[in-house]
Amino acid sequence: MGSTALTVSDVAKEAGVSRATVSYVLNGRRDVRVSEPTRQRVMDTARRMGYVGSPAARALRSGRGDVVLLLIPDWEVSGQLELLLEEIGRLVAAYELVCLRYEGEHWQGSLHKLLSRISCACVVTFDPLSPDDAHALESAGVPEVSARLLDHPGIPHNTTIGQDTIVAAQVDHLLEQGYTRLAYLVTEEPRGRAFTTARIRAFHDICTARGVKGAVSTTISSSVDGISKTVQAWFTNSDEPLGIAAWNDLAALGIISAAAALKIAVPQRLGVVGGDNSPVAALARPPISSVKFNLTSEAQQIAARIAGILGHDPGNGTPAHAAVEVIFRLSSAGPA
Amino acid sequence: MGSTALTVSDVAKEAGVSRATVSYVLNGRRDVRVSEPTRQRVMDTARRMGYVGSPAARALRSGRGDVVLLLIPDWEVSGQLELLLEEIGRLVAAYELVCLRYEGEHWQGSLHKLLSRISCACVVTFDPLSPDDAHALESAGVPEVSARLLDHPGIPHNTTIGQDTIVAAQVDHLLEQGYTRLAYLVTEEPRGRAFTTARIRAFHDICTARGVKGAVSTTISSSVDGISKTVQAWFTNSDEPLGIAAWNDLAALGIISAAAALKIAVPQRLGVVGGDNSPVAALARPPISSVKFNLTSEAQQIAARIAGILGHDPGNGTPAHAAVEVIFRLSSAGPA
DNA sequence: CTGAAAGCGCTTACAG
DNA sequence: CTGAAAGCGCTTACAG
Repeated sequence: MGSTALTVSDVAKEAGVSRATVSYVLNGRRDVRVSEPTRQRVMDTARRMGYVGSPAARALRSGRGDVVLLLIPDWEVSGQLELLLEEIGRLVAAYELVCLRYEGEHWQGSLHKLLSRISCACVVTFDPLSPDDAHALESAGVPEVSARLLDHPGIPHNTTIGQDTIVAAQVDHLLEQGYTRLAYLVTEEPRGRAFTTARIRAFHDICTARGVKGAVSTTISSSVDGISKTVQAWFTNSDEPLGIAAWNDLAALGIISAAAALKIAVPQRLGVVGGDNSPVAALARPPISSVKFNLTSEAQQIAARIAGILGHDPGNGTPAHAAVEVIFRLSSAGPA
Repeated sequence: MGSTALTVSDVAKEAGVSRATVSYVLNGRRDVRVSEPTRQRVMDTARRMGYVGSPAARALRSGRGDVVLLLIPDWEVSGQLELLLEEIGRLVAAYELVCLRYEGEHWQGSLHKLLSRISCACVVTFDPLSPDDAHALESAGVPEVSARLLDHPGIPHNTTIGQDTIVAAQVDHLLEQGYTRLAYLVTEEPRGRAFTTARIRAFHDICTARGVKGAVSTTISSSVDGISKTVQAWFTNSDEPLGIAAWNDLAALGIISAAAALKIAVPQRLGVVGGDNSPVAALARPPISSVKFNLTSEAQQIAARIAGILGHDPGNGTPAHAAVEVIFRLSSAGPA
């Protein structure tokens, strides 16, 4: 109260040096020679006085903010995606950058407004931008790092983990476990439609590639009733054991519940593998096999691209790790 | 490429007005008289040229940023909390503010660094700040809006939904359904320890207040095995129907799985009510009763406090709605 | 309404 | 190393 925020001038005066020196020291500019005692004195004085630099002035002068803005699409940010985002934040912190998220609601189509309110170093997108938004970004002179997890018409994904990789892991797992009849089940998810259609397409492509006959897929509302009807339908024409790849672990849970209601034995007559290795998987009965991603390497690559675009040294290349792994649990133990 | 970002001067020149006028129009200052035709011309020109104001310059000049920074503690942001945060963002947008989140990793203890990188209008906290962080905030002259969902030693929660409210809803529901023997089960959650201990305390307080004898509680690791052992123990001394309030729906799912393994009938011998009305609840078998919060009213109150602290009109008072509601499903249908 | 001007707090080239 | 200075782009009093 009463005291306005301190400026470099205040610190300079207190430490008995020039404003320039304060700026050099606080920005850790090793290309400017400042004696060690002076350096220490400035640092100590700034800390003692509780000096907090003005980000606005800094950004205005340097022509660029220090915020990496993550533009989260209208997805559900759960488990794995959350970890990815956190890891990116951790990594870019090394460059004195701060990772902030804009989430929810439709920033889409009004990126212009957003950019006029927050000065950022760059923006990270997970979907292609609308023409308006792309234009706003260019007008504002803010660079974009795109981390597309999905394939879009004419624009392939540019991350290591594609939807096809995930589905392939599910399909191969079910085949290895001995299920020869396969299905893919998607529960409607307004926020994730883009993912689900990509996965259904991938499922059929992969089944074709593996020579699996009669692979089926359905998209239904997320309720046990709906899932029951679908599962029942899949067992009317054939009694051969069925392996179902579910779009996420929640859908897999629904399948297990439906199977119990229909008295279809899991995993003997029905095998299930989930999609996102969520905590649900381990707590269901039977526990649900699921797919786990290696997000660390994904995050490293995105962070490296952020660093690169901002003129930093992106660091040495990362060993690209196996990206996708099936966590085996009872639900897909194979036909009797 | 090549073209630097436009400034107010460019727009003023193109529209044939002064820089001041551009600023007045673009900021919608109704206290300055600008003729409607001029207003329109400026707006159109700015839009056509793709002008994006510099947030840094704006913040520097006005002494305050337009970002409401949500400092998310190291919690799991799932379902309900996510909705709360989104709603806050939606509401403050009316004041030309942008809601951004800083999540994950430990900003805690280094708020100083964060504040020197992003200029914000205010900060929203969900936990009491450490002395260092509180000091940094004060030094930077950034106001704080605290939305404490939890009680802390000497610092009560200041949101409408307390942990005791949630637990009371669970307990009362189980009693109404006819369960006279009650238990509370928490699965270990490193990120949510603060919540879980608050709820256990609340559970015992409420049971005492309701005259429930022999209420028990346990905290165990999140696995079906662990939960099984606990549930089994609860049935060794008594065969009276037991109502269990679970700390979240995931724990409730584990309880149901454990009950099935132990051949304890749900809801006849064991009733379960979850804690966060997550999608899991409806997909389990039996479906799980759970607790739903009214986040809209919560968000409205937080947004009003943000508006107030920033000198805006907080809008007219909101009807404080019933905050907590039990969604009834089969898992707590009552003893046979 | 206009136009010229001040000033927010910083970084950075520049002459000593 | 210092000290004086410029200038980032904006908002806002101020005199016309």
